Amino acid sequence: MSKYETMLLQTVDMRGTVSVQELSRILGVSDQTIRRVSRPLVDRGALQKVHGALVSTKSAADLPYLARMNLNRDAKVAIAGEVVKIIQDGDSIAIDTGSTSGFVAQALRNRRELTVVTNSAYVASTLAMIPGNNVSMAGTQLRDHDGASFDRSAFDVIERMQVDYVLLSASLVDARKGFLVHEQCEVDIASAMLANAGRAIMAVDHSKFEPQLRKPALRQPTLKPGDYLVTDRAPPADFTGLFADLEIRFP
Amino acid sequence: MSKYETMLLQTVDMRGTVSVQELSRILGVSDQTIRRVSRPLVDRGALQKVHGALVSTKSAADLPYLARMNLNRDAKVAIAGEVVKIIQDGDSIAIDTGSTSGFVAQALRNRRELTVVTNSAYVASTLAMIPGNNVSMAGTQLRDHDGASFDRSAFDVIERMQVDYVLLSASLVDARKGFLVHEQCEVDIASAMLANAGRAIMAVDHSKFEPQLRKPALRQPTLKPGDYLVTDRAPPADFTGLFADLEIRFP
DNA sequence: ATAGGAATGTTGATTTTTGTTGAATTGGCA
DNA sequence: TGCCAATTCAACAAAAATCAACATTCCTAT
Repeated sequence: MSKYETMLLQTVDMRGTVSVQELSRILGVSDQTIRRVSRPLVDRGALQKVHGALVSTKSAADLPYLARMNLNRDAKVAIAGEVVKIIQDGDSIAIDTGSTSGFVAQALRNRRELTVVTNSAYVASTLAMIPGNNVSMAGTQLRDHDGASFDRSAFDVIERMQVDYVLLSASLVDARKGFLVHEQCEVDIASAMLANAGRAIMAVDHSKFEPQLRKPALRQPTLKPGDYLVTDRAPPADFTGLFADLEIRFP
Repeated sequence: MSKYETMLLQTVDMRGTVSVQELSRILGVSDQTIRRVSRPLVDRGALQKVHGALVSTKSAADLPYLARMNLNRDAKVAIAGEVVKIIQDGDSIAIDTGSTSGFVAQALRNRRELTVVTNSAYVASTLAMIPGNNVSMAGTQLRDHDGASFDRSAFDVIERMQVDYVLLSASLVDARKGFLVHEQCEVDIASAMLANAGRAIMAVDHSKFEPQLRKPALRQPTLKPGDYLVTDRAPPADFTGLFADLEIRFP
């Protein structure tokens, strides 16, 4: 019936809500066509319609975890787009927890035959339902605010897998101390993933370069030369020393 | 018959969707030929056709699980509403995989302090992010079409937990044979959950009472007297014998 | 070499999709 | 409330894609 369906759904699910106007620009068709294409989708419940815009039914908006996902949404969408350029069909990747990782998982639904290991239930369920993917959930008991696991079995699973890439994130980037997070368990998981991966991809949006109220104090494991740093705009000048060995990517 | 078939399939699967025009340029034949070659492929389901283009059936576009969630949506929402009336804040519950379970998980986000064990990554991630819940994901390797796990560690986790309720589902209800599903592993998980739970809640929408194209053959474990049967409308008369010992709930 | 059959290209009629226009509806605001 | 701007809808025209029929080419067995 329509070839724009997939792209439309994808865009709306990714961004949560997007106006008809914007959609018509993105897909390069008239607004009337957007309405025509979206009507059957709305009828069968795949989308919701409000005056002037379409909103996703996939609860992207109302998951508490995704409250944070609405923070700096555009930046994270941009980062996800860059990360997807690095990952190819058939690659294997370990993904840590975090809101940026959630977006990357969404974007990775365009890739096929991925092998994924993650300790985030959200990332796992997002990618597990793509036909052809092979997804392993690391861990059993899930932390309540973000649905991630850090128990013993999580490490067992991660240490069994050998992957091409590992996607890591951080809560703050300090020009001297490097990539920082709040909890030791997050560092431990990152270390375990890093030990069993080829190249690392550190994904941080520009807000992580600025000072924050609640200061994280724990240092992520240091990256190897040649690892990626993906962000949404050029990092401030005083960080160039820290990133000397890294391959920096931004739109 | 088909010297282009493999090349055509390969191209389409690789790119997800490609127009007839482009295909004819790539293979160096006329657009008419593309249509002729692709028709048998479409007929036997190796490809999908939309106006102007061919799309891969392996496409990330149609998520089988989420697609099923839009089937009989109203019935499943109604059932979820009934199930939520049974479960109280603070209860513990085991939840199996299946589209109805997905809706129940959505509805259970209104309850607090739940203890949940499930082998479905979707259910786990839905409920894990509610503050105060305690969610355990049973299993590691996730089945690709619905993100559920049936491996050894899934049973280990389920057998460790003692819960008040277990939510089960079925693919078909037969007046003589009872509740049927397609796969043995689903029966095994249901049995394990049932063995460690107080009361069972069997959730099936009315469409499961009607004959189906693809007939499941495996019998779910028999329920105990006093277990719940939740559905969206009164079941047909010839099932009353089967449900004699059960407490039946519908809106 | 050549006739027969299968595969491919070409043409024109038909169908589907898309863009545009103008009227009707909706939402927000004074 | 009544007005304005934005959005939606219906109808038509234009463009693109599809189909069926026929012409052409390619291959192979005789």
